[in-house]
Amino acid sequence: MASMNIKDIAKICGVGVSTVSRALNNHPDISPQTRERIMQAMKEHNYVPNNSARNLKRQDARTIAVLVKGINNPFFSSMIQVFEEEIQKKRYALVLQHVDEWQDEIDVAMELEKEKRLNGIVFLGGFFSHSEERLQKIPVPFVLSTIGILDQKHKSDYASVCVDDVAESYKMTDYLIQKGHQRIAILCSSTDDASIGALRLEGYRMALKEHGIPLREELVRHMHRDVDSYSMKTGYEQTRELLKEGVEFTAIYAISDSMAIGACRALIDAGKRVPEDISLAGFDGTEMAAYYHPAICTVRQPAEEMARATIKMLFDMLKKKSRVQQRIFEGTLVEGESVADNEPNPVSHAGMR
Amino acid sequence: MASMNIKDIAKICGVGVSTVSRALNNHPDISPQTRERIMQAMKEHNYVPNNSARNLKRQDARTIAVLVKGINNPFFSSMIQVFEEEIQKKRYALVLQHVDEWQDEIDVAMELEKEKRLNGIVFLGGFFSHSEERLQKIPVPFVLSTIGILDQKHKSDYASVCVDDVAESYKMTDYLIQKGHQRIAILCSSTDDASIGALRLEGYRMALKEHGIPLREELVRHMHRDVDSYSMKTGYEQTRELLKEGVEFTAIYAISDSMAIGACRALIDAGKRVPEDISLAGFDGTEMAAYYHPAICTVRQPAEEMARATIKMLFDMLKKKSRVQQRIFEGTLVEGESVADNEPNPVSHAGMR
DNA sequence: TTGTAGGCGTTATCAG
DNA sequence: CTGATAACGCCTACAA
Repeated sequence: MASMNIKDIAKICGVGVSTVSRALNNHPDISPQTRERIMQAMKEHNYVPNNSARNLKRQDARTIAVLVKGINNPFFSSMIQVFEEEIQKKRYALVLQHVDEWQDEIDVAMELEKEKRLNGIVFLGGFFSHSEERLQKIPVPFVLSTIGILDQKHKSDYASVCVDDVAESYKMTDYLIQKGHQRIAILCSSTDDASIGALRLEGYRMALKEHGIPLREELVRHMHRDVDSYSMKTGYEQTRELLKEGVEFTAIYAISDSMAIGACRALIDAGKRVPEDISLAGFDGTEMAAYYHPAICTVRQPAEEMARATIKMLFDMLKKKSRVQQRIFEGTLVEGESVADNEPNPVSHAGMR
Repeated sequence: MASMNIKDIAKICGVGVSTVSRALNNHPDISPQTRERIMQAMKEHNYVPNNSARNLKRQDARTIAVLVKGINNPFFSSMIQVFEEEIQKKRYALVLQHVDEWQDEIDVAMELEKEKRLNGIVFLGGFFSHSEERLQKIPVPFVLSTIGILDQKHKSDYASVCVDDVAESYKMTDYLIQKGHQRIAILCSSTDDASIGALRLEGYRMALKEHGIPLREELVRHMHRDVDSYSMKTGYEQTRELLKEGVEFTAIYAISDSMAIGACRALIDAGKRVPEDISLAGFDGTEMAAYYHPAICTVRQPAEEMARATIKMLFDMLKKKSRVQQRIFEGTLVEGESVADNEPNPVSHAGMR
């Protein structure tokens, strides 16, 4: 007896298959006794319904999918936690799908939608552009969460939740400049990144410009394309190169906390102290940044709130309560312990107040 | 035109459905021209085959599932990476399924097996006991990877890959004792844990006993049951309590690197220096431990090798080349920077060399 | 090389 | 309240 199916259970209980189906799905029109009897039989013969068959037939699976690009990104963990809670609260099922760096998330979404009869989709992270008309093809509501959108003119076509990466990155760079730093190295993503990486770099550029500090190309470190992006290792290697090339700088700004930690280790290994010799800043506001020693100065994205807003927005769309909209959250600069004042010249009044 | 199906494509191309199916699955007996024509039509009408229907019909999906308990555990990340590579190398598909802390992984496995017609399963982490006869019910080969098995007598019933958690934990505790520490606090899992947590605690106990050091209950800190297990936060709070209660100790041994980092932060916040005032050790050998400052002393599990062995074992079982077997890997003690010699008495010659 | 028909396990729509 | 029966989309004999 390899594997029970609904017919077997029906036979065992001496009822029709539809009655079993009703018991399975808590349909109202079934007598409590038969219901109980059937459930009992299922337990005994440890029957497990076949989801493929269910999905094939069902109209509405009450399921929403979350597609995560970058499984290791610790920033997403806290958001996923909230997704689970919120979706469960609505009595929907959640299917969490990891998307590899090289995979096309839209392809994955299309396939999954067919397979699982999804009601909605959350895209978390990723989205390296060229997706315009393909996004239109997605037949269910979706929200882009924590995804940088470079293309400003089509931005309002999609529902999205994020921080203003340019503005937040500006904020951080500005802070470092206020602290007296002029030569700030930035560790960023690969040159072909058209997502948050590019936006954060842009914020850096703007802040420098605003303060009349010339942009030095040798201080802008792009990650190699093949490397595990936004990782500690990446930050480590970028910083090693920086040091090896003898580039002068008083601060490093990494566009993720993980990279910042990698950078910190590279500095320590090279005999530098943080922040006494070199100041260091990250981005995201992950738990790790706070636990690190020294605690990493970072821009905290309100991950939980953003996750909650993402789900709310998605369900508003499901219920037709709203069209696509954008929600932009404000980040918080967390000073940490990794940034010190720098005195560019004796006239500076840094640290006076 | 909501959604194309195989019939639509067949009609469009003026062929039968089976021809389309053959094109889809690279069957040999189909003329290259028709094949090309059909593929073309699929692209144009962006047809995506329905996986539910496929799985329902198919016998063998060439798919293996990896069920991961504890999404945030950074130790698993590197293993998962290897799983992906190795499984792809065998030209199988991988479905990665996250299992919540409170979920029963066997239930999930049973359901998934029916849904996806799995060829094999990897259980990664978890397994809090009472699963004897339920494991037998799983109708496909499976391997328990990095799962502590308390029940020694039935251990050889299952295929498994892991380190000897008791021995490795002994090794670490012994190392700390060699370094002159006598009062070693251990941060471990909840009291009802019957998996790796219990095994690592046992190793600690044995080492103390061996050295004639009495076990002090106040130095054994169990995590609260509801808390996010093995996390930095847990380690932080356990250490805070330890400090608040004024328990005396010269070293802390946390049974995971994350907890060790949490502990470190708690010590620093309390004005202690690591390792000058308090020594600190973790377990797992994650990337984070190496990048932390000070680098955490830990037992490195050979994650990549273990992952590779897991897949090899599973495929050997698939191919009927072997029955269930156990493979035990050796951990490596990584000294890091977080442990210092302790001088229990003036006669000690610690630091002499 | 290609088309037709039956069935995978469920759910939904009808009659009773 | 319950039971037959027709789909759901695809694969696969088998027939042509």
